[in-house]
Amino acid sequence: MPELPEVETVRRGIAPVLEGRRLHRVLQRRDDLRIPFPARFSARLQGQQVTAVARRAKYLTIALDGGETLLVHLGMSGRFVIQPGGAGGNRFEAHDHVVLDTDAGDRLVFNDPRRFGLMTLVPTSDLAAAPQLAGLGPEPLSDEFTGEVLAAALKGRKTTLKAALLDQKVVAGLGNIYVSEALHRAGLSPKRLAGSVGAARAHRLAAAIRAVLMDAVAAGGSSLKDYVQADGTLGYFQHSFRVYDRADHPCPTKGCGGTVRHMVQNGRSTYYCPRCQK
DNA sequence: CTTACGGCCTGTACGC
DNA sequence: TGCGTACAGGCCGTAA
Repeated sequence: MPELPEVETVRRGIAPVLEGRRLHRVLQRRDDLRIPFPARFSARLQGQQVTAVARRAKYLTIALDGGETLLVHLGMSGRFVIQPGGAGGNRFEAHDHVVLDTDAGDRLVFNDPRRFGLMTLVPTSDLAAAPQLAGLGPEPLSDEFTGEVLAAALKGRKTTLKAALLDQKVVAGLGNIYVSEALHRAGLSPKRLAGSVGAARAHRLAAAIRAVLMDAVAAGGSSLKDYVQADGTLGYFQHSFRVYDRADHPCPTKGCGGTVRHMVQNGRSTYYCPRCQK
């Protein structure tokens, strides 16, 4: 599920359950996800009060009053399920890996079949220096992300524009879906050399990235197979895809008349309109 | 430094 | 029905 809009949607869903609450009991049901859990993981969480639930790129950052921050990545298939009042008892589903019970009696279950996600603990004082966060590019919905900044990040790059936008050092939070969507909105070809994007195109592209992410966040993200929101409701941005997973459909650009095509770049699907994306 | 690729995992959809 | 294959929203280590 998770690109920036889906992670932001998860953040908004779990924040009311966690913020200000104390973690009354923490259950860790296996030794690792993509990486091992840190030493004494559940003990370090237990008894801590959650001071803030924030997001950086596709990471959730759950700050605790003892000075550590729980860093969570959802990988490809990670999700949080809220069980109000601890509904569920001692019964768990397959791939329920971590269980957080709050002092309000609510339960948050982290479930991740593919285990590409991760959970670790980092010092809150050096959060930005955490290895997972240190190299990330600008937040696309922040004021720091401008056409000038994007142009500078793309300058001199020899790879395709599609591959460059998937690089989290260029801009943080885009994934395979929203890169295709943003490039279509900007009228730029995914095959274009990243370094060929100058000031004017970078300005257009930055605006398109912001717009598609804001629209998707407003829709609660995209739900393909899984549901995204922790309360089980569905995001609906998938109904607004202009090109992603829409091969052979008419291009939605007004007056274009082209047809959406599928291709594979660096082993990943790209969808685009050869007619209006140059 | 940059870039491309394989691997990590499980679930699902599809063709035979 | 069963079985094999390909593919899926991400990221990292390695090699060139």
